[in-house]
Amino acid sequence: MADEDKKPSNFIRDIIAEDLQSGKHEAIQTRFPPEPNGYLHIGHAKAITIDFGLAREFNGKVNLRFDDTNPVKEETEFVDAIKEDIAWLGWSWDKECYASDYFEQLFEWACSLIEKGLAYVDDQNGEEIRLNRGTLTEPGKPSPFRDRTPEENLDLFQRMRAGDFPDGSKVLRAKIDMASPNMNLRDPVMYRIIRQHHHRTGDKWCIYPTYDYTHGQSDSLENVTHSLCSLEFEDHRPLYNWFIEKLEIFPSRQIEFARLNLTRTIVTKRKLRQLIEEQHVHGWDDPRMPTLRGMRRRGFTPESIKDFMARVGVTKFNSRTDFALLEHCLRQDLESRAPRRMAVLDPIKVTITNFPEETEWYEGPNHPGDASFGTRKVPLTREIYIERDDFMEDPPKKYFRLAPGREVRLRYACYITCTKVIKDEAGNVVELEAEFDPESRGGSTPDNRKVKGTIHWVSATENVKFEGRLYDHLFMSDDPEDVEEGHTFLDNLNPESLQVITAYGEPELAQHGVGDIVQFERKGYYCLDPDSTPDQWVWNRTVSLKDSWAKKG
RNA sequence: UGGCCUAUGGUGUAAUUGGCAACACAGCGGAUUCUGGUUCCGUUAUUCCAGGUUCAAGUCCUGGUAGGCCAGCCA
Repeated sequence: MADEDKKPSNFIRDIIAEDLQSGKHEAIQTRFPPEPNGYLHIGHAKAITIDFGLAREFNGKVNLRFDDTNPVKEETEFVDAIKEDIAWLGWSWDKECYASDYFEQLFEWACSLIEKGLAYVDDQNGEEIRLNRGTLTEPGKPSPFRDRTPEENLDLFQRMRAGDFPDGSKVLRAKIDMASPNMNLRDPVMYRIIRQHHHRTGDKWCIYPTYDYTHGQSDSLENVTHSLCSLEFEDHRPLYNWFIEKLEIFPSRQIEFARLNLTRTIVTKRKLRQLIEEQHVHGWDDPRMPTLRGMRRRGFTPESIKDFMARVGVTKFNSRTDFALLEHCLRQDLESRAPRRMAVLDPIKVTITNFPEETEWYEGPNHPGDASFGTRKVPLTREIYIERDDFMEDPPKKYFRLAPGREVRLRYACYITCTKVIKDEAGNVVELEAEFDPESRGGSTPDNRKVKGTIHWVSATENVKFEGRLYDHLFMSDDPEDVEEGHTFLDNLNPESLQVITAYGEPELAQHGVGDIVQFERKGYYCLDPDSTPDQWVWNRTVSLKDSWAKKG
């Protein structure tokens, strides 16, 4: 492809290209290693794009590996949800793997480490281990059990597996360096005793390996050449390499990159859960959530997310990307693929006093720039709805919508001129009257006179009434988690992140199915929500159109 | 007063590896338009600081400064 070489470089791509060119690897293998304890979010999408994207770009392979080493947090439900979300993004994996498939191998390797005097069983409890680990500035103290013989350790470790000891009473630790400035090297725990049903291994095990003792070896077993992860694992890399070296197994290479941060967005699992539990949102797939399920329901497309990730790039710098970039990618994608429809979200009735009693049908293109979308017919009747803010009784200079005595075009239909403003007792404009020019049917007149404004409209009698859910950012500040003393991220919640309205759309709207995305002309992109029922349509606002008029006002 | 990592317009990134700092988003201005959308054109603004090496430094060296991560039997 032509734009293949336009792809901006990043340091990981460079490393891979170099490794391939130098012959270090004939082909590359990556992996995406989620822990099945929650739903995927936009942050995961970055990792997915990198892991799958790079593998595909270099004709390599990518495994989906579930990092299921902690049975207390993991569930099959999440395994399925994760697979579904990755597939939705449009990626397919070469092998589906589970760290738990390697438990036996990992156990054997642990025994070999014990035999080499590189691991020992520690009887200290969690509290003691923590206390003796030292601090960032002080070295740790060796465990009193650190110098047990390999024979004793092996026996103890086997009995740990056999279930001879209660939960938490013993751990297996790597024997490295209690004085290391890198805390991860101060004899990290390799195994802990946990009597808990595992989603795949059932009750076969009562000891479970830790992430550090599992991840690198899993990579190695799968011949992962480039193990890409986020920055917080930088400090773990020496340990990752240590296990691989001591075990003398295939040397996978861990490379870290910065995770994605977005303005007005949080992805912290605990806080997302809190939002649900305290009912600030309606669930993991609430369209305001940064979860892939939420974004899908909102109307985000996989293409827009991938495009976004390509533009965000890959670095080791902790940055925060403007949400507007994601919205730009979304709009750009939707612009070319969403059929156009008309819907009035905040209606005011207009009676076209000289309009005939019979309905007139006008034809409009489904896409202004792509004839392959075809056309559809829209009914115009004597009474219509227009957008409340498309009328102003006393308009400013540059306002070119409807006003008393002012003429506008009803999109796809004809010209109308406002002839009367009807108000209630409080002086609010409640209804309008207008006259249409019969000559203007079709959208233009023989005299070719210009009308400044074109507005959208919906018949007041022949329409589809629906519920509109107008979504906005869940948070008002760029970094919702950056709060002053005494405040929490909840204080940054946008009270208007969801506005529910009753709206009216053209009849064609009834032809759409759940998940369809259309553009309500002059308003925004909308996605048909799964909550829709035969007698209550629900359209979610995916993202509004850019509005350079509103900005000026 | 520990270790590791990072620093380029407002934001996110690039820079043929020492050779005219560029792209996108956002902003601003204009043209086109039956969407105040799209499209097109234009425009504002950048190498954390101080030294050093060099004909030449965003890039190399030294020293600062600022930010991120690490003291789970989480991943």
